[in-house]
Amino acid sequence: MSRSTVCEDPLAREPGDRRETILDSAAALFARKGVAATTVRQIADDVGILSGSLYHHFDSKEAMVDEILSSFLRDLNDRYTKVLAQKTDARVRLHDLVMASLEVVEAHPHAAEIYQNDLNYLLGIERFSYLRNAGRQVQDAWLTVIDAGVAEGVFRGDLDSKIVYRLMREAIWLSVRWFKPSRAYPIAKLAGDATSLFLDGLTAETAGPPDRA
Amino acid sequence: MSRSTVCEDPLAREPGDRRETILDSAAALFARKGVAATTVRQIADDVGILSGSLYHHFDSKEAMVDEILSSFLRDLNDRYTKVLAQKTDARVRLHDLVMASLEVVEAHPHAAEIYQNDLNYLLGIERFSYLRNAGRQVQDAWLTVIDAGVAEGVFRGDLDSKIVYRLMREAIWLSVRWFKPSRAYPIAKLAGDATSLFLDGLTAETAGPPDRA
DNA sequence: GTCTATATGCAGATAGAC
DNA sequence: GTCTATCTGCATATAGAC
Repeated sequence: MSRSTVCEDPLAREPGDRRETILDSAAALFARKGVAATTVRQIADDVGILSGSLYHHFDSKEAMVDEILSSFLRDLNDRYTKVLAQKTDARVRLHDLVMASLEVVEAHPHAAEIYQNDLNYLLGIERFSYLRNAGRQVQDAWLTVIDAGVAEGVFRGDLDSKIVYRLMREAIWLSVRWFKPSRAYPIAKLAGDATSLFLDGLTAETAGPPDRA
Repeated sequence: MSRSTVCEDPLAREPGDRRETILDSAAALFARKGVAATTVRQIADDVGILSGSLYHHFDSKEAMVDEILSSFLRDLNDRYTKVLAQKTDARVRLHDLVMASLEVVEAHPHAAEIYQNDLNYLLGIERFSYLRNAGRQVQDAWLTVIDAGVAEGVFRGDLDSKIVYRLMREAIWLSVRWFKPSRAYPIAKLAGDATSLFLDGLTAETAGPPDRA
């Protein structure tokens, strides 16, 4: 539509990139201060334009939030679907679910934080009622894996699987608030450690056969 | 100061109760929609007065948030202190820390949710910079218990204790978003189940001593 | 695609009557 | 202790020039 039709310097940013630049600024601000507390002026300042100019690219502030969260949820859904398609051992699938979650969070850190912090607020806005569905799908994915594990006898059956799901998923997703992946401690290691904690527990295995600790 | 000096009908609410009523309404709204997105008019509506009248009781909206969070944090600090004073087995103390957390969350559900959701936003306001300290104290309490357990050989030493702390504490505190205690499933049971999951893991112990992995 | 200028509404907060 | 009335500022969003 309004995209330029001539080819610019190939080293310059492509057309359409401007939208992404704005969304990046907006997402960072939304994540840090909350959606309601972030003004379109702050977003414009961060980009380096005036607030009125934002409306050339987006219909409203809500529209920006919408795009940010939608792409996050699309990615999340894709990865969870792939994990569920694998019919492997429940322990492996649980680990894969943890890893997939951390990968999505790493790819969309701001969106993940917005989802964590502002979900209640957003659900009060009609436009975002679809978020309720997204939450249900996430829960279904985890419960499928947990319940399969219990059925196979691999997982304990004495705990309510919904409670187990909540405790594990929230712990993993909230890592976006404090975890910064590094060479020394990449997300794969966090996924391994978290899964190991959830599956085997914090208790030392000294007393057992040999000593694994 | 401004409290009435005569004794009213003993069945009526005591003087000073009006403040509490307002704080309750405010806390519920702050928790549900977020502090920034809640207006003083909504609070007044909920109480059944006009927004201007709120300022007879409180200096500002921030002052309300301040009182709500302060009493929550005071209670939290008290209970954590008591748990740390007990020099019992690390497993027991970890359970007690979980239980203390759930008790505070149960006693101040709205405040706990505000703290969870709006901490980033509030930390951007000078008045609330003291919240940073509160967070450090919580972390110290958990790390003390975890590290003591590792030192005693009761807990595994192969996981970073800060990571373990984050995963467990966030899972427990976030339960305020979904857990509603009932006769059938009171907080004591959640504390037990969560502690059991963290300490012993989700893996079934069907096979004997041999392969637990 | 950005700017200037501005419409419109609602936010937090205040002063003084009752 | 609440209400009436209102101040002040800033929010989102728009219209049209450049």
